[in-house]
Amino acid sequence: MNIQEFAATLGLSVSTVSKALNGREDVSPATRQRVLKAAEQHSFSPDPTARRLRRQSSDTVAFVISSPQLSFAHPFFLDMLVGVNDAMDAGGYQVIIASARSVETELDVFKRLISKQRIDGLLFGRTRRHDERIAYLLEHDVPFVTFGRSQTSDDYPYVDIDRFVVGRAGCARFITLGHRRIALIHTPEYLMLSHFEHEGYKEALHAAGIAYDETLCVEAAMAEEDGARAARRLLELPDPPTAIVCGHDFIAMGAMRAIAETGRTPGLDVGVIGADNHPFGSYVQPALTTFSADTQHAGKRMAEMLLERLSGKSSRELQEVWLPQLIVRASDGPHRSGM
Amino acid sequence: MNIQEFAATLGLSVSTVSKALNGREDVSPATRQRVLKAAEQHSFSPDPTARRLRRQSSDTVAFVISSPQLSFAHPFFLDMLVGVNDAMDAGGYQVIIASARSVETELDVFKRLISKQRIDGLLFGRTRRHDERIAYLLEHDVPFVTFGRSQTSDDYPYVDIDRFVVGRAGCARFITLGHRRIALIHTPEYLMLSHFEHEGYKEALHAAGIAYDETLCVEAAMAEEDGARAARRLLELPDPPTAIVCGHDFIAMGAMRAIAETGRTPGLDVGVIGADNHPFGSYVQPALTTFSADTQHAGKRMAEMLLERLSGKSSRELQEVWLPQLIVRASDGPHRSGM
DNA sequence: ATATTGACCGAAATCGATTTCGGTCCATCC
DNA sequence: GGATGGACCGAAATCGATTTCGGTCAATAT
Repeated sequence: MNIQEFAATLGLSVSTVSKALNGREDVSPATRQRVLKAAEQHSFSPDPTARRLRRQSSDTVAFVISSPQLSFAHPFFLDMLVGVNDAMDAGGYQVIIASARSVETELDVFKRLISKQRIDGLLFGRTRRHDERIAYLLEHDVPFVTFGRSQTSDDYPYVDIDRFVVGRAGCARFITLGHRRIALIHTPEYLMLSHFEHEGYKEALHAAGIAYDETLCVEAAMAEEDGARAARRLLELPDPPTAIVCGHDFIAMGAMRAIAETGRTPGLDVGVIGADNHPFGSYVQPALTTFSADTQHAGKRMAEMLLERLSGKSSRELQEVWLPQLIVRASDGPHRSGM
Repeated sequence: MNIQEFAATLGLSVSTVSKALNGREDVSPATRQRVLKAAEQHSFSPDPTARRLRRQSSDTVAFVISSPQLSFAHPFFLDMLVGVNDAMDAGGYQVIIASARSVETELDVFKRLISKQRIDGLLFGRTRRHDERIAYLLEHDVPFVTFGRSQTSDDYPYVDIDRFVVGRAGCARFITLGHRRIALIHTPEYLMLSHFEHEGYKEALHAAGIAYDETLCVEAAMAEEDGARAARRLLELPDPPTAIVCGHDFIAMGAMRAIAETGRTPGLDVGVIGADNHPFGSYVQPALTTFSADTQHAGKRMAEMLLERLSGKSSRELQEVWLPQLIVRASDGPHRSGM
């Protein structure tokens, strides 16, 4: 049933029906009611494709899933997606997903999305210090919202969780517990969040008057195995750390395993703090102290922001940095030869 | 740039350009090459919306995420989605996602998707013994592929992982280890997989000549807390089980916790086997014995099947039941007073 | 030399909506 | 009673493609 047939059953012209359906002027309240009611009864709704063609808008935004091989590192990613979808749905948009196999081909995915799919907006995360995706989108004037900031620009909308606080508060917690030799295993350098972790960590050391030792800072991908490897390097140092701040819970779990392998007890001989409150955290031994991250809510907020952006709001008004909360469990044990 | 302008730059008519672009007859190879090359250069591609309107196909399928609150129970769901998306993308389709907040409103989501969104096909999981979604889709002749079977019909395409084998092989494993009093915590009754778990379990008992005791079969949602609760009930029995087969790894982890709470040692005093090979499994103490489930691959296969279905292949040719493999770790310890 | 064939091209209809713009009709005012 | 205005409606253009169908032109056959 198309609008023509539908109009015919009502004895009205298509234009009147369309106007009634779209809440335009020029239709008497009585007629409008009649049309709305009939549409309900015959379960008629205008063909979205035709409407999109005429309106010249795709009513579609894309959610880009990067590096799928690491997706399990982000267990709430799906919830984030659901949050995004619900908010978009409410706004009359549909969400399509796009996946980028690797960092190299990622920009191509974006280009293809823009040029061939005609989408109205984009959502993505894992922002990088120098992020060519952001540069590209800004240049081509495509609305988007990211999960995370970037040094490439500060003139776009984002939701971010403050990793500076993770680095600083994590390190400060260990200082309070009497540690002096505190290491940092941060996420990969090219990611923006890595930068913040590093800076926050330095800040805490500085505030406590502890000299920064760059041999205590190593990088690891957000995976258990990589975390373990990085921790092993730290523990083999002549003067190994008594505490390790980790940029992600998986890194922290790997670190705990590496610590146990050397005969030391995680959370007792060597303290560990993670980040992102991965559900695993409360199952491992000792339970992992970490920082909260409401990814689910972030997704919803990102979608809302994109909606606002699409209706003309400026980027600068759409930037939020959320404060993570320390979740104290058991892995950040006191320094043994404490003060 | 639309096809009209593009055709003008080439000095050709729009129809010729369209034919060249779509690989139709009636265009000389030379002309076709010229068009293709120019399209590449000017990065012209036909507007998908207009094309869809004309072709009367949405080129869109929906992936339904049910009960998002439980999504973490399925950590590979996102990989499944990525698998689906990649296969669909290769076939020229876009994947939109839809989420159903609750079981009650789920059918409405489906109805809305069909009547208002004009999608070409659907993908979903968590099939139920009596599944009105399947009945509805069959009745309305909408192509779809599910993850899981149903008693509602057997005339539709699906990928399933054989839970009968989970129930039987899990139970049989414990029998081999000398257990005689083996319990089953199955997934919620209304889910189809629950039925198979139960039947497989019974089959193993029967084969070993052990009487079926229904007090040893309890239900639990796919969550740690529910698993713990169910296990507590079993352990409080006058003659408690010495082994528990669980329908899901989360249930198994909860069961292990409940066992430990009673002072018993999981995997020693009471054996536990899970299902679905959740990554948590190798981290918990003792490491969980479970069954494999390649959800990622399943997603890809489901998408391929939907593509085949859309191009006319019959449902009966598109039904696959995959065999899960037992992954032996430590939680299925031998019966203490074993033989 | 003419008819026939086949390759190739282009005008126009079509998909299903939205929107502009002009027209009808009734009520009101002078 | 006729002019004016406002409320309401409908014909037709439009969005950007695809596809049908008829037409042109050169090559070939007779």
